[in-house]
Amino acid sequence: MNIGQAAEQSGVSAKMIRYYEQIGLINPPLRTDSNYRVYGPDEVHVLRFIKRSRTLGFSVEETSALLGLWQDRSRASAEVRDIASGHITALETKIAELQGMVKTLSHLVHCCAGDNRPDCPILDDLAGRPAIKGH
Amino acid sequence: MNIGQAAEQSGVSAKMIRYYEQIGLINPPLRTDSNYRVYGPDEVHVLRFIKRSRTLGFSVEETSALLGLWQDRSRASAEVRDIASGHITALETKIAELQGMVKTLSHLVHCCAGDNRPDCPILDDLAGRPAIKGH
DNA sequence: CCTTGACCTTACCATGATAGGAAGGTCCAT
DNA sequence: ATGGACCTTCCTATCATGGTAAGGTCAAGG
Repeated sequence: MNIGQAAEQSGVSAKMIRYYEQIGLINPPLRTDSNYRVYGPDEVHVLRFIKRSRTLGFSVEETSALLGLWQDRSRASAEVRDIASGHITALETKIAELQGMVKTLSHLVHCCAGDNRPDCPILDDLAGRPAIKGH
Repeated sequence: MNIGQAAEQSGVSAKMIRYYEQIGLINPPLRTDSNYRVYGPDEVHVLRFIKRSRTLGFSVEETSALLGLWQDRSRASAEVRDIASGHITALETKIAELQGMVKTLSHLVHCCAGDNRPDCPILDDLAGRPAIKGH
C-alpha cells in the first residue's frame, strides 16, 4: 500500500506521515524499487493509534511515550495511567482558564447595551478602567 | 522611557514590543539620537491594553481590531460586543472539546487498575479496540 | 508505443506567538 | 576609562501542520 492509501485508511495526512517518520515517531517503512514508501496493515494500525492519541489532545511527545508502552510487551499499566492522569490535570487547568475568560467576557458583554454610544465597557476594561459595577 | 521600562510597566516583554511594532500592531515610537526607542505613558497604556486583550485569549489580529475601535472616537459599541461574543462562542466550543477529552480519559483511567498487568484499557482504546464495558 | 493524469519523491517556505542568542553600539556610575 | 547594564538588528528555534514546486513513476486508454 502506498502512502496515499495509508493516509486515507488512518486519517493521518501523507504529509504528516512523512513528518512522523522524519522526527522518529514511526519507523521508516520499506521502499519499492522506485523509492515509494510501502505500508501494511500493522503500520496503518500504528497510524490510527497516533491519530486517536493526537485527537485526545496528547502531544506528539506524549504520543511517542504511549506508543512505546503500547508496543512494549512488558508495559506497565500504571505508567500509562499516570501519563493520562497528568494530561487530565493539564486539561482541567486549561478548561478553568478558558472558563475564567468566558466569565469575564460574558459579564462585559452583558454590560454592553450594543447600541452605538461611544462608551463601551469591554474596551474600558481592556484599557484598564474599572468596569461598571452592580451588573 | 526606554523599551526596558516600558516592558516592565506594561507586562509586555521588550522582545514582544519590538515584534508588535514589526507586525504593525503598534506604531513605531520616536528614537533617540542613538537609535533607542522612546516610550511615554500613552504607549504604555496601549501596551497594557494589548496585554489584557491577549490574556483574555484574543488573538493578535482580534486585539488589533479592538485596539482600532478603542482608538477610534466614533467607535461602535455593537461592533466590539460582536467581536467579544464571537470570541466567547469560540471559547465555549474549545471548552466543550476539552471536556470531551477529559470525559473519555477519565473513563479510561477509572477502568485502569493501575497495577502492572499487561492489559491496559487506555492503550486498548488508543489502539482502536473497544474499551471494557460497564465500567 | 505514447500520452495523460494521478500518484509519489524531496526540499523549501509559511503559519502564530514567543523565546533565545550573537555581535555590536550606548549610557552611566565608579 | 572601564565595567556592567542596557539598547540595537539579525538569525534561530519552537510545535504541528499546510502548501508549493520540480521532478520521477505508474496505470489506463488511444
